[in-house]
Amino acid sequence: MPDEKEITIYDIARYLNISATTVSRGLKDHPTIKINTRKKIAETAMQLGYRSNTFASSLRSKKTYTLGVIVHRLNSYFVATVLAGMEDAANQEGYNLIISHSQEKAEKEIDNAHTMFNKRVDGLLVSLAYDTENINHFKPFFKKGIPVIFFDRIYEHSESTSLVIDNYKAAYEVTKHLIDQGCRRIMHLGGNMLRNVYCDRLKGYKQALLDSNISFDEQLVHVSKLNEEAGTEAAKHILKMKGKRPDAVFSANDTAAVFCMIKLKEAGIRIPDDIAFAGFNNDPMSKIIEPNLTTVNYSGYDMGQAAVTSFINHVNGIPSVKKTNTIILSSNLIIRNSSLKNKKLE
Amino acid sequence: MPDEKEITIYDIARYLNISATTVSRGLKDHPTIKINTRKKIAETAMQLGYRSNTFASSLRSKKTYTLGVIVHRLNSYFVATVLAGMEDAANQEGYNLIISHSQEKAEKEIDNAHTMFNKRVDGLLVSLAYDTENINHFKPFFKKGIPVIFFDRIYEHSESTSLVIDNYKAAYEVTKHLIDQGCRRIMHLGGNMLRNVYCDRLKGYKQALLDSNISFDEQLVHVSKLNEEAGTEAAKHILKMKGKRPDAVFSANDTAAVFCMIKLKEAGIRIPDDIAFAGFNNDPMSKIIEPNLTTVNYSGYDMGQAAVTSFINHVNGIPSVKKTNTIILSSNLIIRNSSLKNKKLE
DNA sequence: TTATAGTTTGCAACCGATTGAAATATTTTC
DNA sequence: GAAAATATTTCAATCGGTTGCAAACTATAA
Repeated sequence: MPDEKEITIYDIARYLNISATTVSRGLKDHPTIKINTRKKIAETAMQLGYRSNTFASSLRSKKTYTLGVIVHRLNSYFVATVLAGMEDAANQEGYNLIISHSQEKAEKEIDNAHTMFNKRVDGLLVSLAYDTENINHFKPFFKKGIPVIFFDRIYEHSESTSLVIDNYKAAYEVTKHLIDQGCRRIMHLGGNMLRNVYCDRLKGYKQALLDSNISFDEQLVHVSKLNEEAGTEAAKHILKMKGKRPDAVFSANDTAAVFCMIKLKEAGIRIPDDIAFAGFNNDPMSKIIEPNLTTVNYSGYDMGQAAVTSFINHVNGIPSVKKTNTIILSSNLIIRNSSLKNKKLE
Repeated sequence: MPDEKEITIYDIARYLNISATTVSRGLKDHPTIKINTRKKIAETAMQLGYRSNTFASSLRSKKTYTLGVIVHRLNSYFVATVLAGMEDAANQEGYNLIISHSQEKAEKEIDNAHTMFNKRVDGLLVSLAYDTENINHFKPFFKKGIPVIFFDRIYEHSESTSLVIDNYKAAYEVTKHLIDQGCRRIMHLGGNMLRNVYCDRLKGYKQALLDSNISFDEQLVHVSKLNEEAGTEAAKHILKMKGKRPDAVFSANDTAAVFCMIKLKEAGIRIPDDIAFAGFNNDPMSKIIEPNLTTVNYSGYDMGQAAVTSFINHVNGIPSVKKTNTIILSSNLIIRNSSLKNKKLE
């Protein structure tokens, strides 16, 4: 096991015949150190192959330069994109990420939160699990003044910043679009109403119906986990309701929409002629399913970047940010053939 | 900013009127500490709300309980699955992951490796970027005896363990299957031949042709980045080669296969009748495209878990493992309608 | 030339856990 | 009951930066 010994600031100090204090300050460009001295220190550090010991540093300074991230899933395109955005932004600021996933389970999320707390992350970025009911597990963070930032699946809370899109408005537009296509019996596949994303999407859906004088039918709302099975289940359900089938389905995510479409197509239902479809998220699969799925697009990458930036601003104590509690990112409706009853796209 | 002071082992020691040394040892169940004492220490720690300071611990013990992970992309289903497997395995062993992505660029990979080195990870898990040419950037790890484990996109190296599937065999089987379906002009969409996965898949393809007395045609091999654009490009290329078009396409990943199919379908080409298709990876999109894509399935989750396990074994110095340099995981061919020229699946 | 202010640098304590060696306590043995 | 063996606990140094305050040095002013 080849092992050269590590170079420390003391080695640099000895080499230059100065004190370790000066080296320490010099290495971080402390203004009281003469520029010339700093230069010499930097050169020597480079030459000797010095690398800073984060642990010694964190121990004393109580900053870890680490951000904890808790996501509801890892194997989701959207989440992966968010993480990519976070990674880039964090790296740029000299922060590292510790990523964990709750697998959509509140229980695991609580575990993860504890771990993050013990790892003494400088901040926490969270997208809530499917069935998280409260945020008691984040209280230790609030108590210690560690910023907790929610993204996408948020929890309104006075002590933390949130990043979302306007789910209400987006869902309203989707529904309005379906109505404009002539649909009147629009089914909605929703998720747990504890989650803002699903709750707001349902609200937007309802309001759009209301505004078009279409009465809301409880029977047309299906709440599920919005995964592959749920999509297939929904299709089976639709196939059973002979006679008064919906003429459109608005799913709160693309996965459920796509698998519902697949099952319905197998049964000979024509999309969009018999039933129009719209999803949410602009997952890559929405461009593969036939007909291509109308959906709501929003950038995970931007959201990830914004979450980290928001944290940084918080740490730097930018005043305007302290007041900003919720940041709303933009989204846009992408209309594809799954919902175009009349003229189709080429 | 509410701030209770942290509890340290000294607080516990004072509380119980024993030495900090005993507390330190007691907390990690050191056998020389009386069981009864250990119990008291644990209780007090709990009661006072003690949490261990990783930094002090790492500083002294020189172990960080952190694994660095460098992946080529984050927004890929396969990679996400690998990360999920790693996360679970690592957590179970008390390790944390620091994840970074090279975005398929060697340059970024080098950066990431430096960062990981400076973060003093206990081990490094790597899937190489598309265009990485050498592994000089991992030399500092080898020098220090820090285990570097390659997975999927590996680099044969005496000092590191690798985890792969038998790409050669899998590709051989795919090609054999296409040949069995009556295909004779099989096009291959491949990636950078520096990467074992693409190189081995090409080899398997070639050997299968050879074994069936089909002469290898250089013209039928297309090397690209295997992304969406590459798939579309490949389709355009095929459409241009009138007269002697291939009767099958074997793509080294599903993404290129799927987008190639989409473009060809637009042009009226029937799949599999005119051109049969097979991909690689069993990405979710392979089950959505019509006809469903024949592909090679292998578990990213298992690979992630195995990578971490392999690291742990290495650290624990299990002898059998030290000799094992390459671990081969299983894969299986999934036949779907994109390649079935005769009878179709229901 | 001396006082005064401004620059630079160094001293020494400190962050909190770990560790080998030594000290003390408890048991066992004869 | 004393010596020997074993079990437990403690001492004190250490890991490598960071930081408040004092010291030393320079430059400017009087």
